[in-house]
Amino acid sequence: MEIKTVRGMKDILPGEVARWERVEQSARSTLRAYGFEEIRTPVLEATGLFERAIGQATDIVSKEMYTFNERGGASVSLRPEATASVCRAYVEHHMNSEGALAKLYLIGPMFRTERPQAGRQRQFHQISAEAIGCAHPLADVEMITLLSDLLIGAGADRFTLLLNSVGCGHETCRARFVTLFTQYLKAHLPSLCPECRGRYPKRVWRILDCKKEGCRKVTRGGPSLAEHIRTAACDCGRHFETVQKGLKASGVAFQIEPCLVRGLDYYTKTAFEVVAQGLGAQDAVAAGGRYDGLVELLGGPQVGGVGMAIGLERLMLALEAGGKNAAEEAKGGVYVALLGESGVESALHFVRKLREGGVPCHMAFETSRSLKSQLREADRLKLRSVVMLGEREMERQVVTVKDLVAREQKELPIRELVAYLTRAVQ
RNA sequence: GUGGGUGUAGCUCAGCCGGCAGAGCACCUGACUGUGGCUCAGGGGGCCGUGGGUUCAAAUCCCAUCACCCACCCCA
Repeated sequence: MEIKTVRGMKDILPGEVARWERVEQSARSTLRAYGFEEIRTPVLEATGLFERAIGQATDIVSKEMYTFNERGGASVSLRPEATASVCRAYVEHHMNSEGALAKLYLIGPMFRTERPQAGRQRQFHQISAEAIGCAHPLADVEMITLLSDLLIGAGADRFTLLLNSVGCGHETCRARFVTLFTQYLKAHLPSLCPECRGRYPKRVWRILDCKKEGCRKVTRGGPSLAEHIRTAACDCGRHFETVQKGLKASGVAFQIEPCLVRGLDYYTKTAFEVVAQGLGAQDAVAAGGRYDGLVELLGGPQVGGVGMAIGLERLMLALEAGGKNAAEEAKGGVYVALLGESGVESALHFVRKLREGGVPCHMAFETSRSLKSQLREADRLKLRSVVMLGEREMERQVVTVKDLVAREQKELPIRELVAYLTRAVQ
């Protein structure tokens, strides 16, 4: 029986890697421009980290993590997202003592045991950025602007930025809303969909973003989250105002989505999500928000933080849907065709020299193959030049160099070959 | 976890009222001795997802199972 990739895992094949590299390179340069530095944390963390940070009641922690026991018995999990790990590292390495806001980014795989579907895999990749150590709304503005520039830099254009505030735990803010909302829903439970009725006792406010018309009708008639945040005694209302003004000043388009709610418990105040067109059901390409309180929860200082993550597979899908698949560039490079054994040693020598000079080289190993098939292979590899080396050439210490594009060929002394081809590439 | 769809050549798929396993693309070889793309001719390649059942006979009908896809859910 053939062994295949594990369910939900996917190979990224050579033909696609070029696109991944382009996106990653563009992202790194944008992140550098915003003053972010890369951090690489382990893929494996203590299970308790995610239970505490993301929340035990969330779907991610309660049923989507790859969790197992180490030999000693300690429970560990593959990370389902990046923020918890980065905050853990921030605390563990006392990054707050460096004074400045810690601006960190991480590119890597995340793991969730969900049922795979379009735009959803069990191992997927994110670019995530975190600004830890500051509660100021302009940090939110910078984070969202960064996100927008990352997407534009990757070549995405048809996307929509949804923005909301989810308030904070202050008694006059989200906490009060949740209490009132719960009371209100109690009377309307029969009108809700079965899923929402299931959500009712534990995660009431996820009912807010249910897409079913019946549920929306009910929630519209209830207390307003936005209104509570606006009038709360904490600074959530002003914070949200400043974020919106800052985004306008930065020239970042957004759309207020009053029902936007995040699935991770640590979010406070600003929450945002980017949806792209043409992606099917899993259309959220990026998302993020503020998480004041998370660092403290992990045993660190009382500092604010804000972050976001881009789903790379989904971004690739969005680029494809937008026809942004740049045609693969014509390769340069040289194919060394051998006619008989006599030229092998000479070929080995100059192939090494060519590669030293940065010229991509392919060499035929099977000298018994017909020249025809060797040329066909060179053509298929989209190489520019073919160096032919056989008895005839060896006798006179020359090589035949054929230009596949110009369809011309000429003879050169072997000594001049490396210099000639190195020049041709530049 | 729930529902629907699909599993046949390397790829995309046809064949499915049971009767010898097919096409296009790709690959290999050849068309005056050592010259690519185009054309033409030939060729290799299949446990018809897996296991069971019905039948003289199963890719085809029935049951089970697995995988993939899509949607719900969830989320990036």
